[in-house]
Amino acid sequence: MGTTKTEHFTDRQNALAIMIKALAHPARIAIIEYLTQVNTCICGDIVNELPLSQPTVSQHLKELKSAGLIKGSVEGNTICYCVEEKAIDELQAYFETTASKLKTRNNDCC
Amino acid sequence: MGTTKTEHFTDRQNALAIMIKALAHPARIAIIEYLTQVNTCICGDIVNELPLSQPTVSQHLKELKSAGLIKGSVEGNTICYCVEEKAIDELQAYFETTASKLKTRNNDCC
DNA sequence: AAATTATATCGTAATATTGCAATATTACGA
DNA sequence: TCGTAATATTGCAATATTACGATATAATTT
Repeated sequence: MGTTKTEHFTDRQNALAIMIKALAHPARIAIIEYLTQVNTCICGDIVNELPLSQPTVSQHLKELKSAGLIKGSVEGNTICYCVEEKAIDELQAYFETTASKLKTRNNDCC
Repeated sequence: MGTTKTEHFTDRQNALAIMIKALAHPARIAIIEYLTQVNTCICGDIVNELPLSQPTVSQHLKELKSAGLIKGSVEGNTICYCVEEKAIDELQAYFETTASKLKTRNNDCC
């Protein structure tokens, strides 16, 4: 074990889990927040913003990228990163839908 | 290692990571979706809704509860579970803020 | 009281994640 | 071309997660 049994869940649930998992680490949240805050693409310099070693940051960036939360394009010597807006929009829509369903709840026994 | 270096990140980032991590598994997404869909508190019967063994479901419920995403109260023989609406609202607000910051982005070089 | 039902906990095997040192790669500038 | 800067990859140790069988607990029914 240690492996998630994805075959029993819907594609949608698995896809959401992949995106959400990519954000399930403070370093990766910090990366997204930094990229969002500077409000532009960052060519280089992400490593210096984070209190982790360069290989570790590189690995976190890779995970965010493979989950589709950021994109990075080679810009000469450096790599230009930015948030994949569509992915954040999708998460936003998901939580909005969920929150809104809960608002019309019949019952509140807990 | 294997341990997240939480001490370097803000309390807010760590708190978000804990909530998001609790959802970073298709089974736990399925649990939240089920509790949301039935639109009421469920006393028992969550195990039968999921394709996992009873101990595994119990463990997932424990994680969701300790992250504050669901609450459960003992109801005689069974336990009554429902979504903690405030937690979902918080996630919704976070992604909405992030998405909205991205909308006013200056630059789109990637 | 004994059997049943619902849920939790323990123990453990398999696998995944985190983090970093060392090293590789790639592009630039002197 | 050589050195340097930026980033990726490899390899590994430490720890965490996932899943479940076995067992425990606690309320309910018979």
